[in-house]
Amino acid sequence: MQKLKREFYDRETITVAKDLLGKYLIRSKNGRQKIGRIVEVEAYLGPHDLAAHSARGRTARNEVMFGPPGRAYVYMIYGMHYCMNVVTEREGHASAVLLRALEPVKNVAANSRGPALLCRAMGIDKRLNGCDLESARFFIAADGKRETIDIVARPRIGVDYAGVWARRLLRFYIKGSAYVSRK
DNA sequence: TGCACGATGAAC
DNA sequence: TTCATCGTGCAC
Repeated sequence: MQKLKREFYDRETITVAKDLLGKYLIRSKNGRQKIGRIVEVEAYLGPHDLAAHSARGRTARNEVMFGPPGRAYVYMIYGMHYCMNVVTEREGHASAVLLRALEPVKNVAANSRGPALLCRAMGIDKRLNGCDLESARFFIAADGKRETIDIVARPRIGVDYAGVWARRLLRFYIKGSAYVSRK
């Protein structure tokens, strides 16, 4: 396993989103290492993307999105769930990739299909907001295999309010995976 | 200080 | 299709 470095995240958001498929989200908690394979993501391109949180300007909540790449942007949604993003591109660009589903690999609850279930399964909450993903206990890694992954592109989920941006094909998942949240 | 609403999930 | 549940953002 090779931990992804800052340069991985400091690239065009759609590229990073697709490249995150097949990578491993790793989180150490209570002395146990949890590992899940990323099988579904969504790209949020920046303030011009009306579905992105950064489209409404910089606020206390989305502050991390405006920071440097390679950090976790974790926020609470609907008063009871957490969602996790990875910040991409140069500082100030305010883009990110939402992690939507994992294939359980080690010490991960069976159901991690969906952004909130993913966070629950990995023990991710607001305390990890802003956490550098090059840290020892929370990071993303590649397994070094050079397999080709077939990628399916679909509209993002739950952003119907975003007009034409709701129809853009910015949700990506591994073709044939049984662990995606929706086909 | 009040209030409408959400990048969801589960139940019905 | 409905609802639980509360932090955020913005209107008064």
